[in-house]
Amino acid sequence: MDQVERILAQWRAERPDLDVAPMGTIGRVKRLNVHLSQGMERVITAHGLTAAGFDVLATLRRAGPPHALSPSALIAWTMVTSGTMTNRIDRLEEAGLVTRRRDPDDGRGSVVALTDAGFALIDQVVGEHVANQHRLTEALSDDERARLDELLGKWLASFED
Amino acid sequence: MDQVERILAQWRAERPDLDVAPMGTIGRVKRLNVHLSQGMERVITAHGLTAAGFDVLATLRRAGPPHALSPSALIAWTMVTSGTMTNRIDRLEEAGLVTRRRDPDDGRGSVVALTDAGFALIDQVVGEHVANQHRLTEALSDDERARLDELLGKWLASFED
DNA sequence: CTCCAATAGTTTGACGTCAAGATAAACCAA
DNA sequence: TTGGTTTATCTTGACGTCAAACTATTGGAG
Repeated sequence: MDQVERILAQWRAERPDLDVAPMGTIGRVKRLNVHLSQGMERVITAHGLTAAGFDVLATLRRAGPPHALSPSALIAWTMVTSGTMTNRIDRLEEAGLVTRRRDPDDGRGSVVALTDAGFALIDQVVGEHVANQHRLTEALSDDERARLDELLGKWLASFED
Repeated sequence: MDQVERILAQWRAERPDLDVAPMGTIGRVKRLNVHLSQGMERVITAHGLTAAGFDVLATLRRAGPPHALSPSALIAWTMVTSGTMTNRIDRLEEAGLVTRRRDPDDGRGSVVALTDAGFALIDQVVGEHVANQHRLTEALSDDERARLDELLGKWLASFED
C-alpha cells in the first residue's frame, strides 16, 4: 500500500460523493516524479551540473552533429518557457559548456552549440545517468516496464498531439 | 508516437551503446507530470489559490475534523522541506485560510488548522478539481487506468517503504 | 514598396523551492 | 538533577521557473 492509497482512503471517508480514482493515478505520477527527480539529481550534481543544465546539454548531444540547436528548438524539446531557456543558456555559456552565435540565416534567431568541454562532459555524465535510471526502475520487471510504457505512452499522446 | 519515442530514437542513433528503455519510462512520467500540473493549475488559480496552497488546504481537509495538523505531518504528506512548508503556511495564514497556534502539549510544535473560510474554499475547489482530473484522464479507459494504477503503485512502493 | 502582424529571444519582477544553519523545547542516560 | 542529543520549526540566501512586457527582425498583404 503506497502513500497515495492512504490519501484516497481519507478522501473517501471525508467526501464519499467524489470519485477519486483519477486522483489516485495522477497522484502516483506526481509522487513518482518527485522520487525519480531526486534520485537522478544526485548523479547530475555530482558532476557540477544542475538538472536544468543537464537537460539542455543532453538535448544538444542527442541531436547529433553538429550538436547545435536554436533556443526555439531547445524550448520545444524541454517544455520550458523562453525566459527559462535564456537563463539556462546564459549559465551554460558562462560555464563554457555551450556557445551562442547569431543565426546567419535569420537575424532574429541564434544557434546554441556544445563546446568540446560540453560534449565531453555530457557524454560522460549520460552514461552514469542511464545506469542510474536502470537502478531507479529496478522494482519493475522488463515486462512490467513495457506494459507501463504502453499505458503511459497512450496517455501522454493525448496531450502531445 | 509521443515525443519521448522521438527522444529515444535520437539516443539510439547517437549512443547505441546505451540501453535507454528506462529513460523512456522515466521521461514519460516526467512529461506527463508537466502536462497534468499545467492542466490542474488552471482550475486552482481560477479560485485565487496556488497549487502549493491548494496542496496544504486539501491535506487539512481530507484529514477530517478538526481539520488541523502539525507542520511535520503536513511535510510528511506533501513531500516538501520544512522551509517550504513554513512559507506555505505563512501565505495561507496571511490569506486567512488557516490559523497557526502553538501545540499545547509540545512547546516545539504547532498546529495548523483550516479557518471557516479555508474550509469553505477548499471544499468547493476540490469538487471542481476532481472533475478536472476526470477530464485529464479521459484518454484512458477505466480498465486501462486500473492497470496503470497497479504498475505505478508497485513502482511507487519501492520508494515509499 | 510599405506597413504591420507574426516570430525569435531577452528582460524584468515575483514566487516557490531547497539546503544549510539557527533556535527552542523535549527527551534521556548518568 | 544535569548535560548532551534529538526533534520541531523557522530563517536565510541562492536558484530555477514563469508570465508579461519589450526589442529586433522577418515576411506577407495590399
